[in-house]
Amino acid sequence: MNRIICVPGPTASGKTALAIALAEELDGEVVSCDSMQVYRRMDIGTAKPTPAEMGRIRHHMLDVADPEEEFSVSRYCHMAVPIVEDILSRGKTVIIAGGTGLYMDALIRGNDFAPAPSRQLREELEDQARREGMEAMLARLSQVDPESAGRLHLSDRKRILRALEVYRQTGMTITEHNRRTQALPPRYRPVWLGLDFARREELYRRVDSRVDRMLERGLLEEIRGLLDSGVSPGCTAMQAIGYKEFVLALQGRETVEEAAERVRRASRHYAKRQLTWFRRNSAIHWLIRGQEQPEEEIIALARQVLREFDN
RNA sequence: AGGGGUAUAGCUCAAUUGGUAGAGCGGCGGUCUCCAAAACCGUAGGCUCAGGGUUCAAGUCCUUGUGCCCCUG
Repeated sequence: MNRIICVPGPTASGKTALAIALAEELDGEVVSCDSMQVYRRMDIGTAKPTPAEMGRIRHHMLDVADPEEEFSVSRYCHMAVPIVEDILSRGKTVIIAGGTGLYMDALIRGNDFAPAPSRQLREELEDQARREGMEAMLARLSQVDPESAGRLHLSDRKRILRALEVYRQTGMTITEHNRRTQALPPRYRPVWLGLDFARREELYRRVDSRVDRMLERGLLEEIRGLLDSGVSPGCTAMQAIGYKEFVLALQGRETVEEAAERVRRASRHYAKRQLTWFRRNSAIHWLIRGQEQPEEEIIALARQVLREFDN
């Protein structure tokens, strides 16, 4: 019997409810896999499980960083792996649920990360890029790592600089680094239960209406509280969808309704990107939701897939 | 009611002196190995409001109708 279940899916697809239901049935604990739910005091906008839900089932990897802290997939894995191991050692089921595909894949595959980026080196590269332009940076990369240089688009500044950074820091090209990581045996072999919708409009409808629900629950007050306590609007956590837009509204630079519309749109785009990420994972068993389909039916579907898997 | 303006992609708008239409946004698809709720890439959409006319040629000019906007009363 498999003791690890991954529940990937786009935002607002019902991952939290499914994860909790499975945890209750299988004597499990939930490990959140979400790059924004790790931040404390960002509850409403990141759609964390409610206190009631957390009271029923033990949750991990929520509220493990302050909004001003740097967080990363590497930190996520360093923290989450011991938690997963601990749950397994207690004979329980691990339910890894969330929408951050990069984090989920890294946790399952067991990525070996290059050293954390050093501040000085990154600033040096940024500076150089500003002075010499990206063509020069890409040319520099193609001298040491023609493969990744050929793959990257000139406008993909972030990845070009990261590739140079990894080379300068480790003496190994990012291509070689990735090759070695991919050669590692996977860390876990979970059952993958993905959530998606038969019709895209249904997903978008749920995304849109959830934004309104967040406002009703006090998202603006939550954001004001963060700002009042000194959290900088520029930090990574505050770039989360639903935060960066409403910060502008609170500053009076646009209306709440304008901001809400941008949040809805950004969330729809995000949901699409999440699906694109997960769709290439052929191990996922997709649970396809119909229109207004009750949670119980999805849970029943999940139960069925798990039963087939155990046989 | 009179005068003026406008009508082009799902939306907001472009298109030199008439030479059979472009962009942004949205839609759809994809990439992704340490800011990933990020960053980046690729595509499909148009009887140019309707009818008539001028012209080799009309989104562009003339005319009628219709919708919308503004001004006057």
